[in-house]
Amino acid sequence: MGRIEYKQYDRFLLAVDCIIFGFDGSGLKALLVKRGLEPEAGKWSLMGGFAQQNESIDDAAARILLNLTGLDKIYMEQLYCFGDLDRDPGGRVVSIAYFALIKIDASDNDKLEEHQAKWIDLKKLPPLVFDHKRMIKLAKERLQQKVSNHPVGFELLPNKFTLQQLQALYEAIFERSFDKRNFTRKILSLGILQRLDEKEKASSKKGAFYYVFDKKKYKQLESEGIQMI
Amino acid sequence: MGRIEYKQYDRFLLAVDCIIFGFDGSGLKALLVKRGLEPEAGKWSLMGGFAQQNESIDDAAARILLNLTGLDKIYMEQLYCFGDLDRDPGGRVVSIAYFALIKIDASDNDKLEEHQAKWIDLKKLPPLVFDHKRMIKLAKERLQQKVSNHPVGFELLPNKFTLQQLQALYEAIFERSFDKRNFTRKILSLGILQRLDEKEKASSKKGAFYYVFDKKKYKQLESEGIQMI
DNA sequence: TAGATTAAATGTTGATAATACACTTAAATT
DNA sequence: AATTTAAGTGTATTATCAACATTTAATCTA
Repeated sequence: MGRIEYKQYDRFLLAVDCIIFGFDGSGLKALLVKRGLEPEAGKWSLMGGFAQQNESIDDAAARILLNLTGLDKIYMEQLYCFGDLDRDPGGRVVSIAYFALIKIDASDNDKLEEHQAKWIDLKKLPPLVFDHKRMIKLAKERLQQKVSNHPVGFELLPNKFTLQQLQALYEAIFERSFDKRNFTRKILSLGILQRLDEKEKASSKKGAFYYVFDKKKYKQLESEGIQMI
Repeated sequence: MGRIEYKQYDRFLLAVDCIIFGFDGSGLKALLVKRGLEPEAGKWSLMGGFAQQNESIDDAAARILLNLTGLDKIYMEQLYCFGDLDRDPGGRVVSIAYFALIKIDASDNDKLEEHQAKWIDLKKLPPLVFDHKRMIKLAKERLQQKVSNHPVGFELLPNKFTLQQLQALYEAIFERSFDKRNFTRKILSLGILQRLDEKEKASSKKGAFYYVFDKKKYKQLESEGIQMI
């Protein structure tokens, strides 16, 4: 056997682009960078890079995310492969997009500055290079679908969070409001949240209980499928 | 500008593999071929091929499907990009999988024979090359998701079909049975089926009415989203 | 320390959708 | 005319979703 076949076929540059989502309590944000490479250097862009022969595509995505944020073991999912002929004016590049969910204040600020990266509200996106706006749009739709059936929203929140923070997150993701009573009832009925004896006191006198996500309980439900919203 | 950048990065072979679904009235089938290329030549495989520089990835998928079946303008959707290091023992090949839905008796039989292609029931899959079984598994899950929210199941049926054929299709896709009364009521309530004045008489004395899918009515509903099942 | 303030926490009702379940009907065959 | 075959159809129950406002805990202040 061995790697001797396929000599005569065309070869492609493979880019990996990352849609990195974060949540700051109000709006849903994407982490964007100033592109460092010609063409279009200096313009707003998703964080990306070229895949290498010695790594899987998943590993390339993880490498690129680590490179920007200093984070590993992050929730990441392949989104789509963009393969139009003219999507990159710099050459024929097929791009595989991934989306990641991170806690917005967890990343390494020095690294962010290195890449001139900024968290930008999805509702206020600047012009972006290539087809990156389309990628973000698709990623947001996929995120909506995902959080409907899987409790991945927790990846965007601090380890302990209040029900109002959770609701604000869902409202940001779906760009609609939810009834507080119905939302609370539904989320708690899943049995995957654990209430702590500790309260968040900054934003009210009464204080709101913190909750944590109970991974054990979720694992039990995961196989059956779960209806979050 | 121009295509002068990116010289120093690694380049990849890009394969496109097609999961082609069909339905023969009982089981859900996939169209498999005997692989023509080393390594693993002669083994069962999805239909695939290498992408070319002068075509988009979508076009490559359409070309490969046309090449096998003689069909174009087929329902096709990108499934996933498989990029593990060792997925193909013949070399580093990244594969972009597409799934297609076709009417099982519409394809060109000469072409099928050329590729030694066969429709094989998903429940009786033979060993397949590389990661093709995983691809089919993922495609089936995606198909289930898809037909839940979009009336693409019609792509797998003849232009006119009975309610029982439609139900049998859904039962094959979901590997479960549905209550005939509930199923009929739900499907008809969507208002996207038109009953013809013609009956299918082969399988019963009373005969079952033929229906056609009403694309106009569906277009109206499409934006709102539609709950098929 | 009593009253005011702030946001958190909580229940009920009506509407809609999902499920479970079995008999009647149309048309051909004998 | 009686039989056969699968098609076609209705209802009652349960579960889920959606709409809606008051009470409570804790702090602040006069």
